[in-house]
Amino acid sequence: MLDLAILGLLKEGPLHGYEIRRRLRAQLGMVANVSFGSLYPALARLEAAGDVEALASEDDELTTALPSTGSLSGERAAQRAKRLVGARGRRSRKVYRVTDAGTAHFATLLNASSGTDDSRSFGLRWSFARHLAPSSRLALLERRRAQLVQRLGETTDSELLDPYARSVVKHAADGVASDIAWLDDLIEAERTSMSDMSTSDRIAPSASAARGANSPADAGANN
Amino acid sequence: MLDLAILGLLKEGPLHGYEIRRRLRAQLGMVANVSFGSLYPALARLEAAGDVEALASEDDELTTALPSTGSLSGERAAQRAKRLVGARGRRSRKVYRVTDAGTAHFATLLNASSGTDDSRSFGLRWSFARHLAPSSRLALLERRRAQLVQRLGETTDSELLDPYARSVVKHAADGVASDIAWLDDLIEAERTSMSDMSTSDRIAPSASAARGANSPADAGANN
DNA sequence: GTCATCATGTAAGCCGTTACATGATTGC
DNA sequence: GCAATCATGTAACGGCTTACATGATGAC
Repeated sequence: MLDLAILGLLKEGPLHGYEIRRRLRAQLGMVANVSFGSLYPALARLEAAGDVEALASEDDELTTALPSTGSLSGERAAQRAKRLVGARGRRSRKVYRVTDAGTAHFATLLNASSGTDDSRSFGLRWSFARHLAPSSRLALLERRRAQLVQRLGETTDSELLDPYARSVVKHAADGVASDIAWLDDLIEAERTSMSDMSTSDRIAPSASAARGANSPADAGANN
Repeated sequence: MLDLAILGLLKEGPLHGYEIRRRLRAQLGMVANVSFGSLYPALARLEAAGDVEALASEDDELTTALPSTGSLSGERAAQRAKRLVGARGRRSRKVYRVTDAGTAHFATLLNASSGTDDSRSFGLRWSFARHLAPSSRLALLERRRAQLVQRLGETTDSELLDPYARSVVKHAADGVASDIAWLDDLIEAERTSMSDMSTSDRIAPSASAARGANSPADAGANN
């Protein structure tokens, strides 16, 4: 879970721990939240396992990595700009980069058919779905959909419950239904995009060339 | 969390561990799920703390407690009926009952203004809301609402994210917005019910006399 | 010189899980 | 007798949190 998030973020460029957490909260705050007390040990573990490696203060990497950090107040933006010009220092600041082994590990984590596919886990996976092959994306969506349908089915439409409990169960069920509808949309979009790819050969680059680096579907296709 | 669920269920009548789990999964499966490995230690802990006590095989309690267990296939229903007639045995089957101390503990847990008010925790609390005083119910709803609003506010409308990540964030935000709308409905309903109580004195018993036992608002009013 | 922010880490603990061990009862 | 279900428990571990310790740097 955490490893997936870290490796996924690092695939977009080298970062240090503090910045990783900042981005996780700012960008994926809905789906991934993490404290320093778990982040730093995780980074150390990943480094020991050879999935990431620390750069030797090549700090240009970092400055290029955060050109538009988005919503800062004018005061804080000026502060940050000044720091970027002056650069250096700021304690040790270990900047990490993903290794080849880390890339492989990321792929494994990402399309693992594995156990605990709760909503957090799925959300995180899907937010890195661009690294999956189209067929794997579809498989992920349909696996998740099947789970939610099962969850809905297991709900005994509880008459004998008091109004408060019933309202909770009802709302939760509605949420699951809404999730299923969302997944249906995503599934249809994926199907469409796949058939587009096969019919109109190598025209329409808008979907595949979304970003500069990171060629799509680099995580290999299982299923 | 677990204690709250256990005590809440036991307030409706004595139960043994296996049955507690069965009910949690069947009735509150959306909001509370628990394994034996955590349930039994929790019961032992609660017993040691004096919050619950074990009945001395007064098994009539249990038979009266499950008259309509709901969706069983005909075969299984017959099986169950036969067992209820034959009764007894079935290994030790420790049946627990809530003590006065347990009731107090339950109240504390229920309207604790305490920290981790995630969606699971709130859902569980609200499903026992009938045990809260109206003012506490309202406070709980509004506390939760404020949290969700804050969560929504912290979401940086992430343009620079790729479409997959963006769709996750978007859907999560929609879910939060939906939760807020739900809370608004509940808040309005509570307000209405409170003003009804104050204006039309002691007429309209439909809301207050929902169930036989368990007088409402037995958990005391903080705030 | 002191405070806020950036930055990294460690230690203790909470809350839950899976996996395992045991045993009674009933159906076939 | 054998398997399934009911029933209770223990042990080991996982993943994350809070709280704490440390230290550099820039703003005022």
